[in-house]
Amino acid sequence: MKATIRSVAKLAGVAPSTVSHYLNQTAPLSAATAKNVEQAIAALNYRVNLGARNLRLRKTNSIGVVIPNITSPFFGEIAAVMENKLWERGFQTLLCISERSPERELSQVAHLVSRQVDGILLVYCSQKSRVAETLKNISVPIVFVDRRVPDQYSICTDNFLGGRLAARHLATLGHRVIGLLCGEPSVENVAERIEGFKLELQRFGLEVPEAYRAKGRQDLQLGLRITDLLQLEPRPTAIFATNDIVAIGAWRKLVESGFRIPRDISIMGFDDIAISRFLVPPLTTVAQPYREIGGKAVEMLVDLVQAGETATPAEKSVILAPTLKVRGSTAPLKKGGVDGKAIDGRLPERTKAVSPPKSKRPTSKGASRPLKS
Amino acid sequence: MKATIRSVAKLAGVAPSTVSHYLNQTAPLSAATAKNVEQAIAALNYRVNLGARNLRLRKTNSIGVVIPNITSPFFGEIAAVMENKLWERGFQTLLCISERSPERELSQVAHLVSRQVDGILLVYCSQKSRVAETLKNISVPIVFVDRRVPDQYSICTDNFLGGRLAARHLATLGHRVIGLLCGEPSVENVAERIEGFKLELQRFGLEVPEAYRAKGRQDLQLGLRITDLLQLEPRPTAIFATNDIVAIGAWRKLVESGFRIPRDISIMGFDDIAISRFLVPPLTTVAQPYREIGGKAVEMLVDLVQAGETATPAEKSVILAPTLKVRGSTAPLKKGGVDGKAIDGRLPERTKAVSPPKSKRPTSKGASRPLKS
DNA sequence: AACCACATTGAAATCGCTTTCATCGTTGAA
DNA sequence: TTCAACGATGAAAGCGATTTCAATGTGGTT
Repeated sequence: MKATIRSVAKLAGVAPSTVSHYLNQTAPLSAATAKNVEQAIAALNYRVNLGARNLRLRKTNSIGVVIPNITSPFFGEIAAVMENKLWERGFQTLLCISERSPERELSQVAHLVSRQVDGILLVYCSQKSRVAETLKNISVPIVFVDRRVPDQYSICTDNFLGGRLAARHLATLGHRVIGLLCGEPSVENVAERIEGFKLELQRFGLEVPEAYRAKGRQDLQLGLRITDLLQLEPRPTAIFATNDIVAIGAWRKLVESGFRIPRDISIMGFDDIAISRFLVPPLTTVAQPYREIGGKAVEMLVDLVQAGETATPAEKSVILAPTLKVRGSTAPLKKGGVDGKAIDGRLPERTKAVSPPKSKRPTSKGASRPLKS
Repeated sequence: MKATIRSVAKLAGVAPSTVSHYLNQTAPLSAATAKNVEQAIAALNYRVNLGARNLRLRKTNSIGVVIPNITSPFFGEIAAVMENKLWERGFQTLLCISERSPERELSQVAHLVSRQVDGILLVYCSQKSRVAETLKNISVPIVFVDRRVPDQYSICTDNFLGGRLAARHLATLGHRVIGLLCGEPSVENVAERIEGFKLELQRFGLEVPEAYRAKGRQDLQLGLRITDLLQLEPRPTAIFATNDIVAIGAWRKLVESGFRIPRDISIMGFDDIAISRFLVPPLTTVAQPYREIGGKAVEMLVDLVQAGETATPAEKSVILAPTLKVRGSTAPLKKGGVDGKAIDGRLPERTKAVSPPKSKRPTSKGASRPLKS
């Protein structure tokens, strides 16, 4: 039978309240009793029952974390940062993986509330509207992570800016025919990256025709779809993938097909996950401020929890700027291409696969010619 | 103010116990009262306070998971599998990341016990002895994951066998001069892989001299240390890294230095993490049965929790067999080398870096010549 | 009419802890 | 000597649930 505060008290010959006072230093004890209690605790190997304490205190010192998954490097990193920060601040992390299932996510949030968590860190996968609606009558403070939610506590990278940085980089290098590997646009973050990318491209008088975009769930598999883009005429000289994982998937096909990066084709990603630096050449990418995202989210939430009703911070929705990491996988376009006609149209020498551009040329004259300046 | 069972009872005009009966279907209610209660619950948006229930029931339906980190693909995968399985089984996961700190690990376990978790899944980073000792007087069921602990509930890959598989593969391909990139041997899993590797190699009359081993913490950085091995004479024709991450780190240096894999050098890893399949060529590796490890661990623990004192399963320590995944990064030795002399000693053509073998030849004559058959 | 069985409902104890506030010496000052 | 002040301790209430068991009402039997 587990030791309780009562059993300790009995052994020490004092009242339970005295033991409690000893534990919490909430009243001065004579040296003698203190010693007695101490010994009794040691003898029984007593540990306070936090469940009971929490019930009494109406505070659990625990925070629920709901996240689509933790195996993807990006989310994994975020989750790790948050757990660490929470532990430092004295909070226990209740981890919930939604596996991108809105139903599951919702029931997890409900469950966490039932468990009386002091707050919730949520990387939602549902539609924004739905989340907002169901969370309306929840009394627990919530901070949205990696999601932009106006008027709510939220913290997120400026994906739009990230998209622009990518576009500017590629355009500045002289690329005119650019392919896109993008996640589902229903994911807001992806949509914003694309949006930013397109917008900045326009400034250079460029665009990415529909045919030059491969869409799908953001994972390694999606990267493989790059083969579709490679068959296009003119062939893209640069690829922007909406995250690094996708870029790495594409990388594989590229190298297998005999392309040399960046000589034959430039490629860049988004996120800056750990392995990206370790590719050869290392992957150019738009880096998200992982630590800041996770760290700030926790701080925000903890402040919220500790503030109680009082003192609401000024800015609720924080947006962090990403940074461009120029590395080896992108290079200036060889012998400046003009007029939307790709030079160097031939496949690179050691090419194996990638069926050679069949006679079916795209009808659109100059599919990606510069827009009206 | 949050709704309690009492407030619901009052609104419904019944006693709290009746509401409880309604919630838990522990007594039959007349249709009328049931409806009343139901409406009151809906009206107040009442959700049971699991903290209070748990206190009363002396069961929290929560499991503590302590793991060195979740950002490494291997642990991340395991953690994800466990969380999923636990959620399915109705348990909340309390995640604790020890960050490879034994102190932290211990205090986390203690904390979890204080929180009255029903059980603990532990991937310990302390020394085995120390863990065993401090956990001796803990009353909560524990299952050790990815660690072999005789006489305790534990589940682990057969690392020794894994090492042997790797050695046999490389030896069979004809490699005679083999380099090792190994994690710290103080980590038992690593030690066992090495042990198995050495043993199997001996069967082929081979050995790996001390100079051909680079040691360090198992991460991307360690892989870079392969440069040390490349300067050896004779140069190794194959590399075994004790996990995939390390192999990938080495991969980078290798390719940067102009080596072609597997033409110029073979390399293999351990774990079979997701990206390994996506390298070009894909990485040969010894695959750990992730899902089985995580899944079985959860099942074992849940059984333990639910069995209570009764019925202890026969086998406490489960060992799972890894499988060899032969992929593209290993190949037969070109023109069989004999006598411990590496043929093809020259650097591959397009070599850039890797300072050429300076005149200082290793004194040991035939450092890795075949052992007595 | 008296009695009993059965179906509902609720009073009260309890889980393990915190916290208020009263109590009970002691002690120093008047 | 008396009293106020103080330091140390403990009795009891309460956090929000569950669960036992008694109480109540109903209807069917004899």
